[in-house]
Amino acid sequence: MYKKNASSTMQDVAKLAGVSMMTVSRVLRNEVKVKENTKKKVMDAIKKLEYTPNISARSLASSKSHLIAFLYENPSEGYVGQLLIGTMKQAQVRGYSLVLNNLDGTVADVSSALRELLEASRVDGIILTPPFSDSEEILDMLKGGHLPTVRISPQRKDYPFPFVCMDETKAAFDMTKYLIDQGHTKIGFIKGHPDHAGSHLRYDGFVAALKAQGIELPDQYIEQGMFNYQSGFAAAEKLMNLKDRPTAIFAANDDMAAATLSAAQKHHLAVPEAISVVGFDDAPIATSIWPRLTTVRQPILEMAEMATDLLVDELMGKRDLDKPRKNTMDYQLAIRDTVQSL
Amino acid sequence: MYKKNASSTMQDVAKLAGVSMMTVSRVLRNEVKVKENTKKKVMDAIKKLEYTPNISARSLASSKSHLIAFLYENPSEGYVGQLLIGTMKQAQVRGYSLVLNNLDGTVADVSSALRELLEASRVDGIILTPPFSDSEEILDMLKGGHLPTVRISPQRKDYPFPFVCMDETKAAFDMTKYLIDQGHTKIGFIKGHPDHAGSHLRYDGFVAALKAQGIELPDQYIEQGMFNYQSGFAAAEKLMNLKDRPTAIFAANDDMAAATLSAAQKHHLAVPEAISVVGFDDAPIATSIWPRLTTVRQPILEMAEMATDLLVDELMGKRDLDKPRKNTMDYQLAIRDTVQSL
DNA sequence: TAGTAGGTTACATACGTATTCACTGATTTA
DNA sequence: TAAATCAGTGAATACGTATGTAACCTACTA
Repeated sequence: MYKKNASSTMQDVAKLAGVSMMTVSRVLRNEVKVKENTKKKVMDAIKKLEYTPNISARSLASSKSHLIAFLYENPSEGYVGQLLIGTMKQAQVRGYSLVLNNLDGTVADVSSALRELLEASRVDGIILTPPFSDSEEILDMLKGGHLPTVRISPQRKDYPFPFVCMDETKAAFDMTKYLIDQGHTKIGFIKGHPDHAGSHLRYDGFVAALKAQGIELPDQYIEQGMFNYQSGFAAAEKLMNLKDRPTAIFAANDDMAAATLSAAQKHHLAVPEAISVVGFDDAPIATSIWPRLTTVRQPILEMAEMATDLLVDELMGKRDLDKPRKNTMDYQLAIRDTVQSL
Repeated sequence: MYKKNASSTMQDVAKLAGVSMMTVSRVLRNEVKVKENTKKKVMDAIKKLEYTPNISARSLASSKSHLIAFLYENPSEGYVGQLLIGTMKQAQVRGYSLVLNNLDGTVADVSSALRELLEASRVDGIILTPPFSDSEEILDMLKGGHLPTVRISPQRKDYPFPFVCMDETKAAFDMTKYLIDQGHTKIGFIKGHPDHAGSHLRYDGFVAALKAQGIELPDQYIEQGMFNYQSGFAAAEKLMNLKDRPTAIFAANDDMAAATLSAAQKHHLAVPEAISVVGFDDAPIATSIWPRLTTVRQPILEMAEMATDLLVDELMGKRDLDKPRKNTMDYQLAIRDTVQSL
């Protein structure tokens, strides 16, 4: 049976240990030197009293909330979900909590909505996920302030905020090259949400790879998607209804690739025998579906972790000069079961 | 450009409005009567100073954190995701924030892990989701304490905590009856995770419906799943490999039903022509896949909302006697495209 | 006119921690 | 040997809000 302890305070610990509150405080954050002997006495007292620091008091005194705002748009996307998991975990490790801010389409005025959220929750820092990583509206608003911010997968690198990203164009190039190497020349592409920088980067890589091999790309092989299942399904159907149907489809993310698999089923097209499909992200769905999706593995969890570290370092004034403030992570191709050699 | 205001305090507001802090405080929480005129002066001062209350100070003074712990096990499940969205939204409306606690399999000792979490974050109340809604370990621990708790979809109703649930047995009964009415008599069932009360309730409803119609249920028509995609896929394959294959499969949740669709595809079984499939929950995936899944619609968002309201009411001492502390919500069958009449 | 009840406001203190400043004794430096 | 540095510690105060207690005012009653 659990009883919220009649909360002993730092005062009590100090008294029991026979030292001052100052010393207790120092032991807790072990920043400055404290004699081993004293330290032990304090630790014992803490254990005996089951003392746990009062977060509110700590926040008030230090004027730090130990809260990080996590801005995202669409929680149902596998990508954002993974990002969230990684960030949450690392934030906890570093002693911070997350405030989740969903700024989706229902919000008319993004910047004023953000302003309200920030004022209400008094966060110490912000993590921006796509598409907000590149939202001029938000970036400009944040630029003049003194609220530490880090961005995940931004395209524009002319803002002063540190970031973590991946060479998405090169990854898309490599994946396209892989399809070509397997003998595909008729390759359809389902673009991502136009607000997301990644959509354009991935498309650019795709186009570049085709051009490098001298392969032509008919307009009707390009369909617009929105990064979600529904739009991917619709786009895939259009490609499949083409008279000169592509032999492979490159969807700009895994959710749309999964939808493409469903569409193939509806059209009685076996994957990969009748049509090959590849995605991007290596979100959980990639290995949940059948057949398992060939895709670009983004180290999403690691990116989230690093972004969190970057931010917390900045918050703690440990702007380590060894750690670059702009990081580009490695990717790899996850070759699985949805591509057929021709 | 956003600048964190050099934070004006209640003191400043009081001075500008020519009243005492006490009055400002009262205006803010408008519990007690304040003269209209005075109120207006205060509001004007607040607006002019862009005053926002300091949460830390408020928490410290009132010894309330305005935090609710949301305990869950598997965030990837569509069901929990929806629950989270609903809870988060309503918590925000009521002026509370959520602390997300994932107590998954990686934690050896659930109750001590919970104890630590509670001590560390000092939450005001707890929301329990399945399977924790029925965890004796957790319930017993909480029972003796004075930490308000509400449960979502519990089975055991002999604990003193208010809850929100649905008649899952009856819903499963109805869905099974529907399949029978469509002419199915050979119906396979994929059970859910045994730790979740819902698994058993749903199974019971299924069995009861068959028995009511005098339909026999061979042992090999029952497969154990774990509520996730992978387990659902494996279970579905076993059913499909049966010599006397069922004509319909009832999966205990939508994730497993979606997996069943994939498995059907792998086995070249058209849905619903060759085999019918139904799920339970009406999670987002139900309408994301093709064909759209026939399933039991649980009002997940509403349940989350109500649970949050129940908890907050208790926290604010508004234990409204009109509002029952035990709520059973309505469900309905979402008849879509995965069932064929025989 | 005095008394009274009820509505409205002011003062002062508590909440638990972080932190500035000052102090001691010990060790090193010139 | 005197001065300077330094590790280790303590006392006191600030942080911004909530709230108990007491005082105040208004209007109404007797």
